[in-house]
Amino acid sequence: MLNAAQERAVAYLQGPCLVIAGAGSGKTRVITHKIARLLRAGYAPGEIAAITFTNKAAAEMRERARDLLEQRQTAQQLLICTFHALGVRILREDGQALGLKPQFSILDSDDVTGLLREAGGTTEIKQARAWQWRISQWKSALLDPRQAAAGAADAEAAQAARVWERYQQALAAYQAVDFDDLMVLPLRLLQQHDEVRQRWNRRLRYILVDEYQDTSDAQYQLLRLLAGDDARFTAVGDDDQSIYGWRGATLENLRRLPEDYPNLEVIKLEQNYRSTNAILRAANAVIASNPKIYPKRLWSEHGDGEPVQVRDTDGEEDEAECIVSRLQALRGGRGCKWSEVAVLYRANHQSRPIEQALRRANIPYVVSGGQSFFDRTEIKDVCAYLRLLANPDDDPAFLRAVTTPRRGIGAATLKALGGFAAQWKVSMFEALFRDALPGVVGARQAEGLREFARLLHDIEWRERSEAAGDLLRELLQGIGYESWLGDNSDNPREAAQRWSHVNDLCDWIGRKATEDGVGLKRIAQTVALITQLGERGQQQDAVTLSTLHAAKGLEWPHVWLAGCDEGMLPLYSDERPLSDSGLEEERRLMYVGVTRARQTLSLSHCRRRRGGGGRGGRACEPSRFLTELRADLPAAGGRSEALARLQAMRKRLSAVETQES
DNA sequence: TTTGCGGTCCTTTTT
DNA sequence: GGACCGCAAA
Repeated sequence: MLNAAQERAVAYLQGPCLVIAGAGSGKTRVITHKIARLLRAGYAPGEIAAITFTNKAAAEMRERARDLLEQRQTAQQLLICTFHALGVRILREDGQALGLKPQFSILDSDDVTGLLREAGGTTEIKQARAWQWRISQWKSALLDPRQAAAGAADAEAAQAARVWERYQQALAAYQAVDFDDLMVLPLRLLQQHDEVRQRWNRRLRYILVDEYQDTSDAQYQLLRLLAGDDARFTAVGDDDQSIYGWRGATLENLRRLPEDYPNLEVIKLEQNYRSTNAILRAANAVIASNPKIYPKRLWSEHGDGEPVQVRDTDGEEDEAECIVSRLQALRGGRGCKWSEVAVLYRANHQSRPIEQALRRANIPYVVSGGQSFFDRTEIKDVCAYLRLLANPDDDPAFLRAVTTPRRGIGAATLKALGGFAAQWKVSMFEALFRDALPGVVGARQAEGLREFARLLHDIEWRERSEAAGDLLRELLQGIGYESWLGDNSDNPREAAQRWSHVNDLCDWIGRKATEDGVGLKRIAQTVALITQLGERGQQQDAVTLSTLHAAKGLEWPHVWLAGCDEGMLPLYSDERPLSDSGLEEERRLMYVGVTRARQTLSLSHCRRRRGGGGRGGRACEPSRFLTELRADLPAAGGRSEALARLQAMRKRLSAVETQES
């Protein structure tokens, strides 16, 4: 059943539509029901696109659509994907018009840092990251290197613009794109090539965008072009949940939508189906000080529920112990499942003390949003081979593959090979097949390179006829990867763990290739955008640890929001002071965290926290958000007793810890 | 010329 | 706890 506002949002098909969806107001429901309504109105499944920002959101949307639609096949034909995946699709099909081969590689953030170090001629990763950040901002704002250079405020910016120019040339040479290009290049393509744009307009007749408040300039422009002149789209968003300003998202896109589309229908969803009123009051108290674009008031039919709890703790370890005892109370006291609880925090590194405490207490947990599966070195190693196989122009992939495992090829040889390749105007991998190669590198090195080339060539030769999973295993066998892992891990357990990750990847690739009926090369092209493998390996019943960013869109019955300290949430430091707009975004982040909770919410503050130079850490004030929210809470009771219990427990635990280490 | 080892930094958020 | 750099040995 849909409520009145939801029904209006679903039924409105005549023109552009903006749905302001408060937290927990059922926006995914609106989107999936609208898809069903569009199908009933005569749209073909392939003509409907639903665009999200994360793979997780796309996966959930797909699942919900499948549940709702009777025809499984219909659900499969829907285009439900992330903005970036859509960009990849457009570029794979039509990128030739921009000089991009269909097998182009997608570089991840680390690859980009490495490339910028080269392009900028520095070994300093800090410098490279600074350039990376600037270039990404420029790209999101749709500038080109010339405009960036012209508008550079200082020498630093001017230098970044020059580096960008060289970096972009390198990308072109490697037939590679970065994440920002996945938005910028499709946009340029549609702007410059009318026939391509018209084709996509005919193909995608209705577009739904989730989390619209997170769109960047580039994404907004792309959306406008895809929606075409008759503007058949529904944007769903919430100005209070915009938390991606740092990667180019701008609330301006939400503000300007009624101006750009005067016939825009705006519908607000204000009934919350998720949380108790105690939690909603806390959420409202936090967000109240922010300016509003579309004012709304969340309400819920759920009762008041339990009061929100605030805990002051001595430090991160103490905080972690408090969390553990709370989790145990939830489990023991009310028979909660571990999976009904989440611990949220601002920055990834905050998970560490919490993980340690959970391990000691034997509480199962999963960390979401931290280091993703595909960030692991062993996975990146294997992916380098896959990328090289798919795209021989990908020099960064070649460099990683050819040096992992070590095969007697070092820096000097690679430098010579690079020069040789440049001279012939081919990629480094292709240079291996040139007859003149032995003249440029040492005899032993030449033999090593040749063998490497033969191996990959052989795999490629059989790529069409043999199953992807088997072929990949054979490749790993050929390079002796398992024993290399053994030699390069600190202990056998770690080696086994890493090898099992590699096996998971092989399984996944084998399965995916069979499902889609394609070979290894084709799979390799899709791997770059995937950040997590499917259900496999997932813990059955475990507490979730997550950053606030990664928690967006999710919900749990019980939520603990850790580290509510000035400087941590809102996050700032002497080097990175907080601007007005920065504070507003931090506030929205807090709001997102609070609104993840269904039944109970606990917030904690550390009086001391590591870092800041001095031994023993530095003192922390409670977050100003806590102060705002606390005004609304009854005074805490029974505190001293709980404290005594905790301290006794901590003593026991530290004794155990000493034994362990 | 290549490789492995140990000391030294640093830690925002994601596709 | 991790990534990176410089150094010393094969």
